[in-house]
Amino acid sequence: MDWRNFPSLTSLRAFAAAAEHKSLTQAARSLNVTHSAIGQQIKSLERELGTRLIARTRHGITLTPQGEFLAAGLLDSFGAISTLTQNLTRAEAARPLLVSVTPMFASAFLAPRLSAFLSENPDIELNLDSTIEAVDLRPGGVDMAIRYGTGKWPGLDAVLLLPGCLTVVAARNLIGDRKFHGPAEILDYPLLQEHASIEFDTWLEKVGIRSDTPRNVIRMPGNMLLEGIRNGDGIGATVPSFIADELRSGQLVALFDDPIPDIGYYLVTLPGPKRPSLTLLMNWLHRSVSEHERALFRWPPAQLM
Amino acid sequence: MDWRNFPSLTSLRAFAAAAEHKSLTQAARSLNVTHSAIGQQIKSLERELGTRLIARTRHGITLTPQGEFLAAGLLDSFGAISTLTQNLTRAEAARPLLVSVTPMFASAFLAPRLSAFLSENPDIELNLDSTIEAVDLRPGGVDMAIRYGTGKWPGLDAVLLLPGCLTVVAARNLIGDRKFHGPAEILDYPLLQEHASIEFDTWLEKVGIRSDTPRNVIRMPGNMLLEGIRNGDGIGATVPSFIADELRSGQLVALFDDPIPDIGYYLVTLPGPKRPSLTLLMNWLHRSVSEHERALFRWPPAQLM
DNA sequence: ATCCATATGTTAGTAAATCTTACAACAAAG
DNA sequence: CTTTGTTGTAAGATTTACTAACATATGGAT
Repeated sequence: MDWRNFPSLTSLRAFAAAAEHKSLTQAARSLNVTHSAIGQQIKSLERELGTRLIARTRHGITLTPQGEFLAAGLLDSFGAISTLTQNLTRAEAARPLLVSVTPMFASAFLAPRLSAFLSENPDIELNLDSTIEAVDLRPGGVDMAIRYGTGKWPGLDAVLLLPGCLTVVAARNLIGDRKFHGPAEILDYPLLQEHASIEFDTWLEKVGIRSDTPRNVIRMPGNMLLEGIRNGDGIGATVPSFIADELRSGQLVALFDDPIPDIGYYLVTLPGPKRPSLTLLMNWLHRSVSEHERALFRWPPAQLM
Repeated sequence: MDWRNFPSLTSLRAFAAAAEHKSLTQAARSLNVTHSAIGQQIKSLERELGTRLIARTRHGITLTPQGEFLAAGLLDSFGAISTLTQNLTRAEAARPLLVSVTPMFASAFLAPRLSAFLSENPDIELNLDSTIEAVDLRPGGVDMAIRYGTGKWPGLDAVLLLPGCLTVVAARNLIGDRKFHGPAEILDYPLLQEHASIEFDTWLEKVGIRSDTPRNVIRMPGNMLLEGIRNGDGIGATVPSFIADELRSGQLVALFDDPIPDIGYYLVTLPGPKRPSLTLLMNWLHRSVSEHERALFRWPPAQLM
């Protein structure tokens, strides 16, 4: 397309509006400007095209044949653009929110609270995806993701939602009264680990346990991991927030943790504008987390052993 | 149409160009701006519509589904506008020049010279209208008119083309050696007057001859008037420029004239832009007149009797 | 007739949108 | 591993678009 020889689009729009209303004043009103602006734009368009488009009578205006020709086409085209953009924004508003959440966060935090959000906002369609880390945070894909990490993902906006370092936990009925004197001792028990997750392995290596040390690892989906830990199926790692009640009651015991600066669950989005429904969801999430944290504060969390 | 909720047209154009080229840089080139301008416009459009339209990769860009949707429609509509304006300007260039000329000017001045203009500009179609003063100088109608007067026509642009006051002339072979001592004496001869013209009458009344004074008026089309005067069919009134040769040779005699400030033949146009072919014609007319006047200057015109 | 409400026209000055400049970061190609 | 080509960003300049205020003309109402 030859974009260089385009007449000023503002002038074209002003003329189209004037032609539609057969009046500069009304066109000005419909464009939220003064009649003077319209008059000047049309004059400049006439200069640009080299032909008169309107005959200025003292009461409204009439179009010249050239003006009629131009106006008919312009109203068509501008109309098409108008419905086009309206359709786009309407479709965007109606499109379900695509949210990717780690399985553990989904089951431990979201599942018990989500129905509240959905009943508060019955017109929002939510499409939850809780496969592990297979997120597609490219424009036009997922609207938002909740990920565990330190918040440093290049090209993405991340705000800390729920801070907390990975903590090694065991059920009291699994370990009895045993006192642990070093990380190596946990290998005496089965290790519960999420499918495709390596964070536990990384930690074991970090605290000096060689990767070829024999261990009994039981892998399961993240949404079942907490249940497994509670049941005493083995020793697992999770974020204290998710098991605050059990730690307080003594049903679960925190053995070790792995403090990393800024670690926690982050709310990750693409930079750029957000749909209103997304903003609602994000605000609701933040509110939910702070309520949750206020609740924890009333009963300070259990100490590490 | 709802003009208020229109996204910025500049942004839409920038995005359409970017979508067309799949590159900000090339879009910028094709719009004669910098890549920065395109990037900012698209960002502002994304903000306005509340959705991402492009994914910025390091080598060109890709469109999101929303972007594809918008781009397809926009390219259509902008394309329609582009061909629309091109068709308009092309049709304007091709449309014949509509020129309205007084019959006398047409026959006395234009007819002998017009072929030169037409052969110099073979691509210009000229549509001469020489009915008397029934001109339609409204936009979209006649491009230009040549009128006799003082140049004061409200709402029209008038530039003096050929100055000259109305002069009463007779053929030598009509009046013989008779000397005239007052305007009343011309009533002894037939008066040649253009159809629908009242200027002669106005002058007679002005010089004190009552309108009920008996007279012998012969009316004829303006293009035949000069010929009638030359033939000695009667006394007529015309502009000296048209009969300079005959006055010099003595074939015609100037009896009286009617000096009025600014009187003459004017080139009258609508205010506003002019088509190139019209500008050509106007310039040619001015040149032709000055050549004609230079010729007169070499042989100073005859004195009034 | 005269006044009023309503049009458009014009100009100068202001506000806002738009663009450029100058930089940075990064990827693919040579 | 530099070079070239791409996008991103911020600040400032420039251009564009608009407003304000007044002028002029028309048609209808008083």
